[in-house]
Amino acid sequence: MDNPLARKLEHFVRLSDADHLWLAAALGPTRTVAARTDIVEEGDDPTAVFVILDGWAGRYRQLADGRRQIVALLLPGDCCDPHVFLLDRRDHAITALTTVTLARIPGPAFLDLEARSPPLQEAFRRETLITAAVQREGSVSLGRRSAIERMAHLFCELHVRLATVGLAAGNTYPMPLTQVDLADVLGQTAVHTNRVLHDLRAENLITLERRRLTIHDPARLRELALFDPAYLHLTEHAVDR
Amino acid sequence: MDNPLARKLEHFVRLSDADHLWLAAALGPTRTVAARTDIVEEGDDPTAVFVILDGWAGRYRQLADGRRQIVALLLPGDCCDPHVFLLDRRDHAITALTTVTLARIPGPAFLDLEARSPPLQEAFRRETLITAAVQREGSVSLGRRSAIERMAHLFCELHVRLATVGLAAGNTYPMPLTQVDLADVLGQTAVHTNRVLHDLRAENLITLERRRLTIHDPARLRELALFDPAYLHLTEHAVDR
DNA sequence: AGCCGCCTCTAACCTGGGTTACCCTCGCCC
DNA sequence: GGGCGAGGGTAACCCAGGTTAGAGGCGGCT
Repeated sequence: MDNPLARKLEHFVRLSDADHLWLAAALGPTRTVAARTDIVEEGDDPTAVFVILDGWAGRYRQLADGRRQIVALLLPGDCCDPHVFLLDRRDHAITALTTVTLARIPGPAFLDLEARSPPLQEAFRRETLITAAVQREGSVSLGRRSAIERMAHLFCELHVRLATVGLAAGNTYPMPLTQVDLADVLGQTAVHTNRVLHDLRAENLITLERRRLTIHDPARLRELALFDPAYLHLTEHAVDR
Repeated sequence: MDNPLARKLEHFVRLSDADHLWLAAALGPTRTVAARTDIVEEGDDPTAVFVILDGWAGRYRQLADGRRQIVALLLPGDCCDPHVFLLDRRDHAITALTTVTLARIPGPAFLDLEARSPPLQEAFRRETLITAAVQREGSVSLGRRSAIERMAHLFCELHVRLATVGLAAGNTYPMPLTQVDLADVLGQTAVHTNRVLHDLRAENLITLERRRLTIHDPARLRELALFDPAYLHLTEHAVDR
């Protein structure tokens, strides 16, 4: 209902009132993490699931010489599965890009949830598949889109993803990333990120000020980005416009 | 026992003889797919799992203007989960890069397998997580590694992955990809792929002839690639040397 | 044998994006 | 108020990698 995870899942599968209640009940106490600090600590219970309730986080990996690549952005409603860390002991980290509020679903509660409600199970399965699809689309961007297409694509994707959790107001949404963060998502330097931002503004496609992004011409931005929202697999609303 | 999937899973978890038998029994009849044709057809049973027994395949996505990015390489022992296609109806495809032999585990048989054997369940879970880690590392390469580092990294990764299914002989292994395919994996042009290949040879790091790659100086290649095999999460052998 | 198509390899040229080195603004702290 | 640090914005220069255009090699087909 008022939590972004429920909102998102509702886009995949129709959930009953009972599902909403169970889901809300499964969420443990919330925790707040300051910007620029890592979220999942070593030794966290790997069977629990973290849910971002507010703020943006990033999954990233840093090379030995300092180069950083943000491999995924985690927005409100996104889950991160610390059991990745069972395996991936320190092969990557998740950092809070803004102040982040998160809840935790303990492992048993999560299994119980899935066992109790087939729709919820289905919804979580879709969640997982879509996360993977977003990841693949990121590889396509990094490998085959130019800098400006890449940024345009990211802005289109964020628009859709934020809209599904009710965080976009028409064609405008919060964009709390610094240009350095953005560069680390897009696989560019911060200088070039600034240039591309300049170009998008000059084309009158967007404005970005005081941490809010406005898309002036969604159709043209999508065309430039070669953006096809199919990979996000949303059912109805929010995909168009 | 002699199938590459069993070999790979054995690296994650110790499997009993019974596990091996069950696994072998679950594999349905094999199918052969010609090079350059798509593997998963529309309308395939989405609950089944395909296992590559021989040959190389690639998960790719093609942009409207023809640019192609191969997002993952599927080697013998790798699984592909056509239930991705439940969601991702035609947002990407899997193609045989060589002639491919594959087996199919029907959905119910797969569930049965996991229910019957906790080690197998654990092994498949790891398989999934590692696949995701490989994907992330690919993004790091595309975003933050230079062309030569990227190719070196790919060659190191393939070495480890093929070794775990017994397809590398010391420092040499089959490399059936054309330079065009390689370019589509690495997010470059074929011309540049050729140049980089030239440079790696000139540095005396590798030879590649008649579809076999030999790594002459694994330590130096890894250093150049900033390759850290941690993300592949293999337990013993095959990682070092 | 001769042709054709796919693949490798190379050279010449050009450009997108990296590098370096600044300045400016704004918010925070003393 | 003044100092300081983080972030945004630019300019000048340069190089990694894209583009275009061909030249050989090799295997399969007729």
